[in-house]
Amino acid sequence: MKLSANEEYGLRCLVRLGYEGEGGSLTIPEISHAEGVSPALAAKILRVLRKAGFVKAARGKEGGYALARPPEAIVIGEVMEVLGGRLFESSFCDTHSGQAAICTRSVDCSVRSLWRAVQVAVDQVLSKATLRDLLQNEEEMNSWVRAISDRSGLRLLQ
Amino acid sequence: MKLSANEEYGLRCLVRLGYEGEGGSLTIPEISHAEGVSPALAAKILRVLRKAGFVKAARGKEGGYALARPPEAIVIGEVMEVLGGRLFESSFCDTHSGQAAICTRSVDCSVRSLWRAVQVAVDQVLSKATLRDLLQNEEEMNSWVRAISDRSGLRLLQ
DNA sequence: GCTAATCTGTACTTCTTAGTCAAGATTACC
DNA sequence: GGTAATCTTGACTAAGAAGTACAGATTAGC
Ligand code: FES
Ligand code: FES
Repeated sequence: MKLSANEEYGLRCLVRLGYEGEGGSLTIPEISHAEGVSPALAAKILRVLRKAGFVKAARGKEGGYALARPPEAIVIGEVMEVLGGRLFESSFCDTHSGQAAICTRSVDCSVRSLWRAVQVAVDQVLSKATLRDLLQNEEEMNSWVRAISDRSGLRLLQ
Repeated sequence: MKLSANEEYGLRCLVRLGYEGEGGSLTIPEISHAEGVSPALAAKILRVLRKAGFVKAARGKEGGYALARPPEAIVIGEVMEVLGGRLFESSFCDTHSGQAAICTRSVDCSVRSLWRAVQVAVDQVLSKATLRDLLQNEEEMNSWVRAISDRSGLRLLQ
């Protein structure tokens, strides 16, 4: 249960593109330099984001990457799912059952119930955040988190 | 951001030991068979749980594993941290900064603020759950989740 | 002491994720 | 058309996680 490199770098590349504003674009070398990631890796990750429809690419000279939609239409939860999958995939209990065909408690499993609860807790945050929210500075982002906390009853700032 | 095999199997082994009740114990082959995991892998994972102080082992004939403390004193959040680390480790922003020594926005990073919020959301669930809760059946566990939901304002059952 | 059942530790193989590389395709500009 | 800047693709290598194997140490019972 760790954040993956794909998730971290992918989201940062997306935020970087968001900074460019409507109509703005950046090349791979520019993104690479801005985020301190190698050009090859940036290219690999941007490709994933492109195939998922979050960014669009222009080839050739004067080419580059740009957001495919306005920042407020890019939900972070969806981005994270593309970059690193879900915490508790629906297939999880099938693939992690060891040698048995399925978890030996699968008809009545309290562990599964817990995983679901954790997944929902994560979704509560990520499905409410859009790229627009991440384009603010850290202090404003903290305010956003505080607002979500109040609305949902969660205390997300410890 | 996926559950790891260590987390899944480790927690299941712990639950299985919990079923044995006070003073009960199980051998590696017994746990292995009950959970459908190979004996070698069960041994490897139980070793981690032992070093972290959640279970204790007795060697020799008549040996086996048992819980080191009562189930209500075993917090799932602590178990998960041992088995799979934290979602957003404190060192994360240092180790995932690419070639730069640090995230280029590290003095003011909205992404970091989001990761923290997700981490707290997860902790809200996992720090409230103990092994005792997981020894119930799935329906009772769902009630537990519902109770946590009401108390915290979260809606964890969708 | 001997044996059989058990945990312990380390090394090994296999699979997935992270990251790199190079050749190819596309486009703006001259 | 030529050139240089750009994205595209697949293959490659490196590192980490998942899973296996086996020799060693410990203990109960005889
Ligand atoms: S059914 Fe998935 S852990 Fe039991
Ligand atoms: S400081 Fe960690 S993502 Fe920016």
